[in-house]
Amino acid sequence: MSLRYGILGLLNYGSMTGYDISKYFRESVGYFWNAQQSQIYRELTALEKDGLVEYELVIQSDKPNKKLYRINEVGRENLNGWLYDFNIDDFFITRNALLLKLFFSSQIPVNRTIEMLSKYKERCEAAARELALHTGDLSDYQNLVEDDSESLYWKMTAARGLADYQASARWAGECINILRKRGEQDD
Amino acid sequence: MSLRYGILGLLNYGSMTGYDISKYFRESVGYFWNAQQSQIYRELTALEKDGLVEYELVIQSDKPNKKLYRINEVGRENLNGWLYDFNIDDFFITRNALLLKLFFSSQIPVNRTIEMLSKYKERCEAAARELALHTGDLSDYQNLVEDDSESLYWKMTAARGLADYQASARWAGECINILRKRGEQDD
DNA sequence: GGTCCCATGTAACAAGTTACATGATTCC
DNA sequence: GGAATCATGTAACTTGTTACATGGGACC
Repeated sequence: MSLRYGILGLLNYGSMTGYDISKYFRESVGYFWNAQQSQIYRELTALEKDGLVEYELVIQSDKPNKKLYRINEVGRENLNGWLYDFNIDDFFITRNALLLKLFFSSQIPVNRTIEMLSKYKERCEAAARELALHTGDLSDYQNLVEDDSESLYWKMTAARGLADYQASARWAGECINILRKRGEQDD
Repeated sequence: MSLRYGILGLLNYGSMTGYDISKYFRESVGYFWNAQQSQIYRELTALEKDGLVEYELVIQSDKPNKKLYRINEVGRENLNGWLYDFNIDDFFITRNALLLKLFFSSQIPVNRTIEMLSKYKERCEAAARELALHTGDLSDYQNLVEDDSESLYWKMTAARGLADYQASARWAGECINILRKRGEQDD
């Protein structure tokens, strides 16, 4: 159900095409929610059938025609309901493919796991640098409190992404150290 | 595909029933991979059809009969292949329902969001305490290097879980502080 | 000439969720 | 008497993934 509300949430900022939504998902929500383009078109069709959004067909000559979707009153109420209600358990449903692999990695050579963790660490550091450009940390309270509210919420999520990447990189580094010592021992 | 290998990985430690696998998923892998019981039975059937596992029907008088699954040579090779190959991109596919909700939360009263984050924080702290009982941190290198290798890998994943929960709780606390100040300002 | 951007979608399949169904035994 | 544990599964449905298909315009 989250995808549906992610789309509604974006449409609540302004009218968009499926293409736009797909782009926003990648660019702004991407580090905490992935959505396939085919999934978005499918969900838009469903949203329209359920009467939460409407669209206007925009004829273009230089570019392909497009459907400009906008949220309606019913959709807005639905979105608010979803924002208001929460079930804490939902927030703890996780799937971490790296941890699953690592959990069973005693079966393969240590060096291979070190290689995997090193690449993971690099990517985390790169992602952290990237995110840090767009957000600071949350310690500059004064500034944050005076921010307009949309960007405040945006910064909170970005700060979480940043903290995640940093913690991941640190953790990966520790694992690499341990595995290296283990490797030496085995020599 | 990860579920398939998660099951193979568990079976590689020893023969089990679908019921056992389901339990292990909840108890030991649960904080980084969720699996429904119905999903496990379905995948076991597929694994058997694909010739990666075999089972023995165990007749019991006091309890229901059971199928004791064991991994075979083909399954072991498959598992090793999966452990050995990795695609870093796969490790960055995330879905965080809390962040998605928070991202759009400028639409609802600040107090409601504070309430949500507070409950989230409590649960993170409880989960961290729980995990900390079973693992230390990774700084006790000497001990870790001398550990048997299965528990070493297990501890690395647990350490990551712990770091995650702690970072999450800290972050939630910062968000709550900011939102409280914002609330005062609005009075 | 090749790639990226814009913009739509469909089809087939894989994976995840929810609910139902059965039934004995053990523990409180 | 009621809940939990053991143990299997099916059915229906929703989500997520991968690949295919189309085609003009912009930019290098």
